Amino acid sequence: MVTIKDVARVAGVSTATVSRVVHNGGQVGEACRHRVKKVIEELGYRPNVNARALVNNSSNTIGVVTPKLSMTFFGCLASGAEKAARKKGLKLLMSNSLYETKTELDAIESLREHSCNAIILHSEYSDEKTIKKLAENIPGLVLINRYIPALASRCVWLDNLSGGRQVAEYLISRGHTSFAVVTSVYRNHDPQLRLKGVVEVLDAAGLKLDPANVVESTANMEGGAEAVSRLLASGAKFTALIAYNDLMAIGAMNALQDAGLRVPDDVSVVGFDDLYISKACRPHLTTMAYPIEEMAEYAANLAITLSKTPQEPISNTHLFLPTLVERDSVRDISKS
Amino acid sequence: MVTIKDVARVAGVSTATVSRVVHNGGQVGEACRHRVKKVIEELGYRPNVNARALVNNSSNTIGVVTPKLSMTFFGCLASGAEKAARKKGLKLLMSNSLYETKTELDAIESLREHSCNAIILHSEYSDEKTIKKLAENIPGLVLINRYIPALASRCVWLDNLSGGRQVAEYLISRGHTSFAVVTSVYRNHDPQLRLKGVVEVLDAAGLKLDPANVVESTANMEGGAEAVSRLLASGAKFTALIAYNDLMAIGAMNALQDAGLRVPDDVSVVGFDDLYISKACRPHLTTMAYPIEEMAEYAANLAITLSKTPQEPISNTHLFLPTLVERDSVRDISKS
DNA sequence: CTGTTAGCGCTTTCAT
DNA sequence: ATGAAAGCGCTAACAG
Repeated sequence: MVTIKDVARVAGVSTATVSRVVHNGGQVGEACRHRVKKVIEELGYRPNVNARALVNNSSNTIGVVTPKLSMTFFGCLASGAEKAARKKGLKLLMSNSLYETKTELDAIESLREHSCNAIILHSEYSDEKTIKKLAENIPGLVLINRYIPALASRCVWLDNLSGGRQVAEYLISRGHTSFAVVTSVYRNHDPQLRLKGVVEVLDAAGLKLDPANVVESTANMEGGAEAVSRLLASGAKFTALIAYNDLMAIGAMNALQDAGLRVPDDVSVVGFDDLYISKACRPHLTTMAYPIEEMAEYAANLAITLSKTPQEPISNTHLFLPTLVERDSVRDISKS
Repeated sequence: MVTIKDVARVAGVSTATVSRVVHNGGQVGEACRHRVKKVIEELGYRPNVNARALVNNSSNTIGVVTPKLSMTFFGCLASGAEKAARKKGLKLLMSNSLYETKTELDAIESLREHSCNAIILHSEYSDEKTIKKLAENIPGLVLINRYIPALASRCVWLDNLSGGRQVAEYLISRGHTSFAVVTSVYRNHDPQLRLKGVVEVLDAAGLKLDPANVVESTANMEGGAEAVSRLLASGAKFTALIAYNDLMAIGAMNALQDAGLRVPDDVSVVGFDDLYISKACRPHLTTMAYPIEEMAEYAANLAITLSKTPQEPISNTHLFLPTLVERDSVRDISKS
């Protein structure tokens, strides 16, 4: 391994000078700088990251904590963060929290031990107090997909309320008047907000959402299917079904179709996220696009910035909007 | 930050002793060890990873290089590796290679600079010579999903030939005699091997695979659909379609159905991988399960072992077998 | 069994 | 503009 000493020796300068050249410090003579650069090139010198990390107490990595990397949504999140990291010459340190507070906290602590000053956290289960305390000690901690007012300027999140509203508005514009909602049991606020958006719009339109038509289950295909079978068993009537996310929507469509109902002819279905999978099902799913990859890239940049220059908790936050992607799972019944 | 010196001072011992205690070295008196442990506890001392990495020239991380983390298959790979890493108290360093040799090489070099001694590489595009050279310099480099004879003991791979054979045997057992294959343009050997397995079995059964019925495209839904439209346009006849992977299979099913063909009534379809998505499409996809998560966990452990005790290139390798998962996309026409 | 000490490779004052 | 030198926190001989 070629070290800074080797370069210094060969170039006939001190290690301090080499260090200055490497860092593009202005305090080096032109001739000297040129010579050192050439030697660095010739010897193929690369600074040792660990030595740097030790001195600077910062490791050129950005940490990402998500529940489960094998889920497409989190894979996309990680990819977005990785893109930002690569552009800045940093590397990604990944941890699964497995939906558990303890694992999540362990992961963060471990990340800090690795001198990872910028951290992106997707936390669904830890309570606000815990997170706030964490945030106090880690200037480069950024939350993604979660909004905590006291940490507003460090939250990169989605306008779920608007998402719910858009879905409802769209469905109404397509002539639908009777709805069912398949929502998630997550303890975070996303499902509630999306539902709230739906209800607001329905209310404003003088439409009613029967509470019996709102069913909770786990946020995956199995949960979506299970929710629909309960809905069907209860004899609920509806022409449009709003699902918490794509996975639930697809599970719901499967259950609907298994029950002999046609989508969208008998029931229209709308999802949320716009995962790749929404083009796999039949009919292709109409859904709200969640720009998670872009948001993660943004969050990574924010985390890096904050880790370098901790700011006063200013009041602006970082809000993204979901957008509707029309495919084939919604029927226009306004003209029939 | 509390350092080893703080602990030493408070416990009234030298840093060396603390270090010994931390490492559970046997050379410490019971009373002393106990006292030190208590102080460590009280002060909340955690060894500095970077200082360690600098001294040992090894950072408690394991590197993973895959083409694109946002694809489910690679997300699962990463999750498997992360599981193994977590069990050993290590962290995951992730890089996307974006299907480019240059990015891939950069990623590996960068990983090495981070003193990442164990590396899992999923490489499709780099040539064998490049990889062999890399492997010479990195004892802890393990290849996943690629077999290079000279590196046999460091390859964790799947028996694609067997996969192809199993698919063909299954289809034949269901009465199929006319086939089409939708394969991938990947430059690695997987598609060729799977195809070879299919052909071998068909040959042995006295069945013929018309070369015109073998179509290449990109390994995603779009590619699968595109391949099928070419197939259909050429007037090819077949009752069973074998796809390179689940994504192509689903794209193919979509194209088939769009052309008015029913799956599996008119055409049976088999995929490969058994991604979560294969339960999203209708009909649910019959496919070969690729135990990628398990393989990645295995690969991670292997990489860690090798990085510690580099071994002679022994002749045994690490081969996994795909298994058939029957769902609804294949029709049994043997009794009709 | 325990302490002393010399680094690991790099950054950063402080001199010159 | 450049160099000397003091660490960053930890480990691993080497003494005792």
